[in-house]
Amino acid sequence: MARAREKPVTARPPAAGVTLWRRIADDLERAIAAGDIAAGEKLPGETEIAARFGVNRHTVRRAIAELAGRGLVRAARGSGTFVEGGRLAYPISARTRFSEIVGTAGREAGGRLVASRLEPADGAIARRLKIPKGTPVVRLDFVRSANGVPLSAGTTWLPAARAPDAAKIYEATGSITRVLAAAGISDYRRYSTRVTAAVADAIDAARLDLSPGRPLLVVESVDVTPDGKPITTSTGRFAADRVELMVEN
Amino acid sequence: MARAREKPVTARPPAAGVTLWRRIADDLERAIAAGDIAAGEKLPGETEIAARFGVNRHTVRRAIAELAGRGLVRAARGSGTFVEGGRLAYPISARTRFSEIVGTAGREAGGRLVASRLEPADGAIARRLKIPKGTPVVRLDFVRSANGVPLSAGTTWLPAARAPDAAKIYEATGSITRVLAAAGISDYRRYSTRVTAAVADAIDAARLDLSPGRPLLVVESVDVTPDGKPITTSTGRFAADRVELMVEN
DNA sequence: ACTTATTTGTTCGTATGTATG
DNA sequence: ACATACATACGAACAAATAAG
Repeated sequence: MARAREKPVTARPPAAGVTLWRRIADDLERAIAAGDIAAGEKLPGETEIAARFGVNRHTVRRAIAELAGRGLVRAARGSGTFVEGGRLAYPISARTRFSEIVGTAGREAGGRLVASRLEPADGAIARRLKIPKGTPVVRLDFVRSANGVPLSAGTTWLPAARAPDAAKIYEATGSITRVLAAAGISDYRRYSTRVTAAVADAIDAARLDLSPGRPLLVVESVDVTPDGKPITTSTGRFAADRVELMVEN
Repeated sequence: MARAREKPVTARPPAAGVTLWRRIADDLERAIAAGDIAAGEKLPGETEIAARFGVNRHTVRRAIAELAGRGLVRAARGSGTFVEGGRLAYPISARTRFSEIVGTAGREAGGRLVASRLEPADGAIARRLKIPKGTPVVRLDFVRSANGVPLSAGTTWLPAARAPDAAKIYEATGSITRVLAAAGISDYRRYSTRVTAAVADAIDAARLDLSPGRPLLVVESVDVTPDGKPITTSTGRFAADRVELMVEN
């Protein structure tokens, strides 16, 4: 029977055939959609929600897991569960710089270098950079974030001859722009951008702190010097729940 | 029970409600989309694929027939099955026209009007078209395809005052450009484009002929007259496996 | 620097309802 | 009617991260 409890606060019909956790998830979703809990705000604690609905904490967790799986909220151990904010508008233009874009949006840009190494350019990279296949290139793998929330995981390649110690400089400054500046390239611009989508696998999920199965924007870009010579190319996987690419014509 | 087999090599969840051949077709499609098998390359033999998945060759044939039907691969008796073209490159520019883009790629553009009706503009549409909320707008839902393969399912809105019988004209001509021409708008250009990603639900899957869970590109755009007045706005869901958006600066 | 309280995450166990063959 | 499998729901305890004093 299981319902010899005091009384749930939600005066709603039993809704036959709908599980408890589902009803709680719907209630929370409605509260979020209605703006009762604004973007960025913290949800009540699990125990509090459980008490309010008169259910076990596990049931609340199941409901929250559902919302988290859909990217509506994000749980952070030790601090709480937060409503995901609106997507960060990420303009794609000739002058596309990660840190500038994030900064303009009033958030703090972060970049963590995951790995770096020297490797010969494979066919695809060589074609993008217009260099002979096999030319040594520096490869930088990193995760970029705004206010500590990971936005994208990706790789940037640049010819090793241009910037032999790119990794070191990036680690010190946290900026690709600075790496290029140190290599004597004071300015550059976005030449081409190709966009597709994918679904996060376990690796993406771990890097971007989201659940597997969530959508990703896959962005492949080439940057050139002011006189049109390719200087870097990147492939990035963006959490689509957190970013929105914008093209203005 | 159906799983008294040895063990499929693909360690993927059962994906309830999806037939075996469909899953194999998706796996092959993904491998092709990811470039594991490049355009023009030959697929492994049917018997080899069957062995790898631990299924009967007939099941593989059914999967390949599906891909062939969608134009992704081409089977040639006696020599093998070959991958056709890759993703359709879809440039986003001031002059973005579906039929032109598909035509330039050497494929035949198709558009099927799924539904149309007159409705008051909600907040989001009103903002995009810069009209008062509640203004009557014509809403056209359609599925667009190339060589019979669905590429996108979406909706276009335009102020009813501009083109009262938009649906009729679209049905006759199959072109939004013609609809606008009939309304006295000889030219228009893309003003803004916003791109995010999503995961296909059952409805998307049915409309775009793909399986639920596959990635989609969600494109929201506004077109304006040459003097900058918003004239149409659209939201489209593109099968990311078949399309690649391109931005050139 | 340290402690304490709070909050989510994880792992046991138990019981029950439901669908399947 | 029965056995089995699975998802749901509850309970208790502890681990781990975070925030506050």
